[in-house]
Amino acid sequence: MKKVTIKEVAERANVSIATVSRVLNNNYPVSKELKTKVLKAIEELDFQPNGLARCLKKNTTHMIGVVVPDIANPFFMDVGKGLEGVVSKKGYVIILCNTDENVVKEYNSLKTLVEKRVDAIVLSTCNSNNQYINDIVKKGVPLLLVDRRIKGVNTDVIVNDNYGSSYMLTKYLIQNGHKDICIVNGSLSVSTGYERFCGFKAAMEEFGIPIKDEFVLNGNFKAKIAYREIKKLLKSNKRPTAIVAANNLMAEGIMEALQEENLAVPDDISLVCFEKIRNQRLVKPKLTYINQNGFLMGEKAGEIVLEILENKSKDKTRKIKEVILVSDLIVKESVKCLK
Amino acid sequence: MKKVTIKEVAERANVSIATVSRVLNNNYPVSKELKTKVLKAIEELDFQPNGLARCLKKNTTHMIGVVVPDIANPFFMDVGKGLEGVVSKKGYVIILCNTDENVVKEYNSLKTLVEKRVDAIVLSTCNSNNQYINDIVKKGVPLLLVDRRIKGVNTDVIVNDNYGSSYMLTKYLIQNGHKDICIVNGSLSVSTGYERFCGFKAAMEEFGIPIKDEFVLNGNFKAKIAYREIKKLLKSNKRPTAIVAANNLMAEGIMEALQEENLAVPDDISLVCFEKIRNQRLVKPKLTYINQNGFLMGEKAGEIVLEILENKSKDKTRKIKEVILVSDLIVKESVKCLK
DNA sequence: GTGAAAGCGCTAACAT
DNA sequence: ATGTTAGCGCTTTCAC
Repeated sequence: MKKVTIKEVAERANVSIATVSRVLNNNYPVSKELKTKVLKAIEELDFQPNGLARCLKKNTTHMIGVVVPDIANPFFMDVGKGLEGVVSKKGYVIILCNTDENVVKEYNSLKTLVEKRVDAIVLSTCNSNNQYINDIVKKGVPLLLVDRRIKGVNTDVIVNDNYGSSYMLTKYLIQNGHKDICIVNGSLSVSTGYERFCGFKAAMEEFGIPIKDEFVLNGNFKAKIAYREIKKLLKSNKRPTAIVAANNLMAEGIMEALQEENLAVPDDISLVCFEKIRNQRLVKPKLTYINQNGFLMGEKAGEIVLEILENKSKDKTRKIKEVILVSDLIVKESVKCLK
Repeated sequence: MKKVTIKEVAERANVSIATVSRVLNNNYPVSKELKTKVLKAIEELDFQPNGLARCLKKNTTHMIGVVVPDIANPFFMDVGKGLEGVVSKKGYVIILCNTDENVVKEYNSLKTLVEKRVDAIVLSTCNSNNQYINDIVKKGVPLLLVDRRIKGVNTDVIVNDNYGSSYMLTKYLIQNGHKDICIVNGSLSVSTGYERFCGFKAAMEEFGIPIKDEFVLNGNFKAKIAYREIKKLLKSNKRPTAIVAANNLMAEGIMEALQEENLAVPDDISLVCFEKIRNQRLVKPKLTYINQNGFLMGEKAGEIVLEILENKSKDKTRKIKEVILVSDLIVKESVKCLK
């Protein structure tokens, strides 16, 4: 990187570096005459201020770190887009980190972000250990949990009503006459996974339907694992009449497994899930699912982050916010009525 | 952000800040005794060095800017993943920017990246104007073009053989007896769009098949636009026997349009495209397509970037590299044989 | 092996 | 309105 600095601009324009800085930031009066001279010098030298030096001095980077478990998941992509839309208007940029549901990767990402001195962190954690997160919060880095909460952390959080929507989804199956329902869970150490399982159990219990151990599978939110688990289940002779996938990716894996086993949805087996699958409109049959509005979640997250950032100096005793978004059950054509 | 600095660590450990720095970087001899004292102080204060100051001093950020037209496109996601896998091993992190095929967004992203002093930029441009890119190159920021080339820019470039694969794809249709072939182009001011159209034309001409104007559509690489254009085409009475989509997203839009018009692929109309569509394995019918290996492209890009970065000081007169990857035609079930 | 001090490029208080 | 100057937090010569 060639180094044309503010100093050279100042020399060329025959002014002090302070004047150049003032022109650059446009926050102090500068005479028209000097201003044009400076701008001309900037133009001629193709000068671009060093953001690093600027940030170091100002102690703010206008960067927001976003850490999500899977950037390829349309849900998290929506969250990112919603967030970006809101904060970019205020001049913030986003550093997006992918953790692949991997705790170590998450740790490294967070560490890097803190070192880069991002102004805030938006995190959808795959961890159940709050140690490092608390360290960050203690350091005074604004941190917002999205989609996934974690115990023992005192920060703002914005999540979906996973328990309620899981209950609703399961109830829908039950009301369609299903009893042998299989659930493919996400990681139970992650709040969304746990809450969705709890909602499922609650509905089953309420209707007095026993949950069979062999119908409780774990897919860790990943298509491949869900695929494998369902394959394994189908190899045995136990076959459920319906499957609940605790997220979209696992639903995709499950569909593939069913397809390979020549089982039709919903004729042979019903399938419902959380969130939209990719290319939802082209995949047959269309799945009945819980519609999580990731975009809205991202926007809300952006608003909260901005609120924290803009009031940071003023108001040290801001109250923690907990936002719970309610999701809808979207009924399509993947559930067979058994009654 | 609370500020525990190297100075406080030094005070607590009763050493100079230079010693702390040496411990931190582990690049100069420090006695065991002092080292432990320093590490203890770092631990107790939960000190984390300020990356900004570090980068400012060292004049390197270990950040690589990646600018792509669509982060939601699995192809570019693969590129990003391949790249990340390679460069992260050398301690680089990636800043991912999305341009939505928007020239202004691309400009802003590039500007921000330069200001943030990224060590290198990997760009898949949606622009045909090389002005700003040349400005960046002139400043000495290593820049690598991926997937899309641009005239008049003297940088490394890594692309697919779009012309050749488009020719191959079109020829495949022709050999299956198709003559009324419609092409939905991407932006022709982008190299991939242009080259794919040229390959298409070459094949048609070679077999003496006239290209009908009404069968040359423009979808700007976007699903929605392709959807709209195909809908419009079908409303008229002209109907092609086959459609070539110049990328995956447009193929998705086209499938949706065909579906709505109750046209079956391939019975009523054949469809082929570039790149895999999302959830390719679940969408029926499986499309015949050109398999672009985004992951490999990303890895190659990472290697080139590292090569540039690691030889930067030594070798000022490095030769520009041009890598052309060859793609395969993957035959599935979306083309009807008319002979 | 260790410390003092200069300086990376910039901003902002302080002078004038 | 403009210039001078002291840092922001760190690395790295240069002395010792």
